Amino acid sequence: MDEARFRMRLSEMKAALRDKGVAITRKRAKILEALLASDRHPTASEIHESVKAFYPGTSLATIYNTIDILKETGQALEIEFSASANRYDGRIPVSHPHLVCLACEKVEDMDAAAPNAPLELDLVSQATGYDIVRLRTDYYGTCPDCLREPHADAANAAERGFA
Amino acid sequence: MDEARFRMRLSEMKAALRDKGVAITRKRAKILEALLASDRHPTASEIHESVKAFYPGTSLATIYNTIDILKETGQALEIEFSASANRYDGRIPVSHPHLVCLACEKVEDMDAAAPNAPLELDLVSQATGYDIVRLRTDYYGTCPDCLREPHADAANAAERGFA
DNA sequence: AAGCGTATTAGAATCATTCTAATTCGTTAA
DNA sequence: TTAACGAATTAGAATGATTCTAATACGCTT
Repeated sequence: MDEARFRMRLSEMKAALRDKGVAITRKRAKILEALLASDRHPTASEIHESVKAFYPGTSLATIYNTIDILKETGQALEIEFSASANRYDGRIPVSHPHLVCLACEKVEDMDAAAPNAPLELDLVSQATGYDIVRLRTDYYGTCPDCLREPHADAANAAERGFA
Repeated sequence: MDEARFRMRLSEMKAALRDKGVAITRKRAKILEALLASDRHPTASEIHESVKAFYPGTSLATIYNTIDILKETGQALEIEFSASANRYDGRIPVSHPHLVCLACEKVEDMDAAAPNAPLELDLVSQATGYDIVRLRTDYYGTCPDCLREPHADAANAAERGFA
């Protein structure tokens, strides 16, 4: 990413925060810069280290706080490796697409007869030089049940036994 | 899943374990059944509850232990929601495919000019009745660097600064 | 310079997962 | 049947990321 694009994205991010009435403090500005400067998809902890080089007293809570705002405003993408508990599938033990309901947290298998298959693993291997062994495809959204009952949430989903 | 298929999968799983020299104890058998009986992609904790109904003294550690073996033998698919730390992307804040190296744990953006685009969100919405808002596509494997240096692992990847 | 609302803090709490070291179980061989 | 060995299992501690909490500090606006 060249300098010009970097500054452009930085302005965009700041504007988006301002639109939400969020103050751009010096620490927050450094957090945005740390996030943009790295092409490594940094962890919260890595951003924290980076910001601490400038503002030693910075707390991890501040990093998470700012990241949350960025997520809410669509200015950062979270690549989740740590959310809730893992799920297991013994019926179809090979990788296949899943539908994840963000409201009730259920996970369904997607019908295998999907319109377009995702890239073949070998194609991606060839294109990238990686030895690809697995593909994860998850579609996130709201399931028909939760669309019908708008107040359904993770709590009463548990009551219903993760129907 | 009908009774016949259920028993067939169960036999397959047991055979796979035996091939590895792993004993099929009564508790382990119940774990396999709990995993197969549920179409809900159960969590470790849900399997634990289920098994405890038959063997009250069962420890969670036993569930994880058996799940590990099933993963190793390719008999269960883990849908990860909790692994290592989350990563953040401020440069391309909309969903796009990632390449995840299992050896050094780096996460790269995949070139957008990929041969086949995955299913459009609307197509999946129409087909499933979900309101789909996001797609996650991750290719897991070994990156070219780690393929070259077979001893590279997460530990020295950290040394190299997650190159 | 006072007052007010937001930002920030340290540390505690949470929760899934992994680790550990001791115990128990099951099987095989005498 | 019993001795002995290795694998399975256990309870609880440890780990690590994330979230929560309640108190303090900061930065504006007047």
